[in-house]
Amino acid sequence: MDPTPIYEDADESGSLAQQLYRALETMIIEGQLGPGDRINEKQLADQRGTSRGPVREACRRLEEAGLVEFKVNRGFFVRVLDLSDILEIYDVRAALFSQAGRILARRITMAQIDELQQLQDQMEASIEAEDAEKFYLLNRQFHSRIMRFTGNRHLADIYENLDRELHIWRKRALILDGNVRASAAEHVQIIEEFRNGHPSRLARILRDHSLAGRNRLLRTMPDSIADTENIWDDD
Amino acid sequence: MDPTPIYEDADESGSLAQQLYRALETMIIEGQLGPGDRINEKQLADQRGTSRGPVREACRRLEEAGLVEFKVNRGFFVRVLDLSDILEIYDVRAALFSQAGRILARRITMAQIDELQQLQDQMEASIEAEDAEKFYLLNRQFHSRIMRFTGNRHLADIYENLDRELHIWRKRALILDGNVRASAAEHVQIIEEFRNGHPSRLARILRDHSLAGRNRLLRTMPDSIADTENIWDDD
DNA sequence: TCAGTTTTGATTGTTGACAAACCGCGCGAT
DNA sequence: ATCGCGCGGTTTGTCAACAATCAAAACTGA
Repeated sequence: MDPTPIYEDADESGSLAQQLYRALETMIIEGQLGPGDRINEKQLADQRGTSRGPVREACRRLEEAGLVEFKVNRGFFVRVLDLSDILEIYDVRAALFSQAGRILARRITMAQIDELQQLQDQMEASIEAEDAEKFYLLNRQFHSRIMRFTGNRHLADIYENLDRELHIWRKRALILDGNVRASAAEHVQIIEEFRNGHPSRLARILRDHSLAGRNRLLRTMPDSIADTENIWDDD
Repeated sequence: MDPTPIYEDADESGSLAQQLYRALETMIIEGQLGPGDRINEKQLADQRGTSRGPVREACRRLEEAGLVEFKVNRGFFVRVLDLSDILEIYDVRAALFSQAGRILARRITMAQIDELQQLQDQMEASIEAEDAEKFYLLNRQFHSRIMRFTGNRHLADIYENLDRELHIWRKRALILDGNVRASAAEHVQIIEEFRNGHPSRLARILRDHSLAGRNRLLRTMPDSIADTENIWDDD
């Protein structure tokens, strides 16, 4: 009757290339593969009990996604992001959030606002518990959910791609300091504004939140390149 | 002495996968492969004198780029976009243009403005000559250049990816009517505003231009779904 | 000792082959 | 006539092997 398997095993889905894609993605994200590291096709293939074909297919996807760089006759390397990349991504990210705000002012539901509020509550709890790891996770989810709530899949997908790139960087600077409290305070404001539903105000507030995040990250950097041009001052 | 080949053949660059990627990209964009068509790996491999390995690698990249869809045990299919996809993409596109405006208000150079003006002149000439094909090409270039001028590679890359997706659709509705004149008129305004350099005004004007483009496309559609929700009314 | 060259082991690039899955066709039962 | 079923050709999934290329060690001659 039902030809589909009873349950979906954790990551057995379909082709080996798909599994390897996920495996590599987490290896990069978790840091087992650091920026600049080469991906050894044979070794990885043996490790996972496959041949090199699927490995290369997975790497091609990661290449297009921007997580990995390809050099002819040299192989695939985990992409290294420099400061200018980070700033670029944050600019795009801010633009996407601005747009998300415009869309959501009209279509966000009470249930969705509640979901955000719940995440926010958990975030505040994790601040009290001084659980930086958890706060970071919830924070990512908070933003990701907002993007999904727009119903615009392209928007959400592009955002998550960018977020994944940033993540490789951000996880270094995972400290629980005044920054997270400031961030949490902005969330309160955002949720409040979702209830009001003014498109341009919401666009602006989300844009500013994204920008603030950028500046917070910059401040945690070793020899913080102070006074980077601030593109955001209007008029 | 010089180990590099004397000349770079049209698209010989490096790996077969790279060549095939470009080949497939143009096949899809030129319309030789229509939406929904399956990509026959063996056939394509024989056609280009390679094996299936590189073909699959190229398809994986196209998959991640969104031009192609993959179904397990069925193969790769040229992605079909429905109306909601188009609207989604246009929303994101507008957000990106808005951001481009903010960036360029500060950093666009006179030379760059001149380049845009030249493109604009050529566009007006092609309107007079009733050369729709040429206008369309120049128009894409006009927008693409704006994005590149930002200096933000992520921004420009994401834009061009989206534009490529849209292109598959837009090329159907390639007619030279009042629309192109309206579009050209907006370009004049945009160039004018580049000279002034007000970030928020430029952001708004570029966003509006993108939105207008969306509405123009919608109007050319067969049974134009009138009155689609207009997300753009502020407040 | 050192610069330049050769060798060598490791790694990528590509291929052809085989196994598994799918799709359309025809056949037979109802 | 219609539905179910099996069958064969076609296409995808994966692999192991071979050729091309690279990077670093070993070597050579001053």
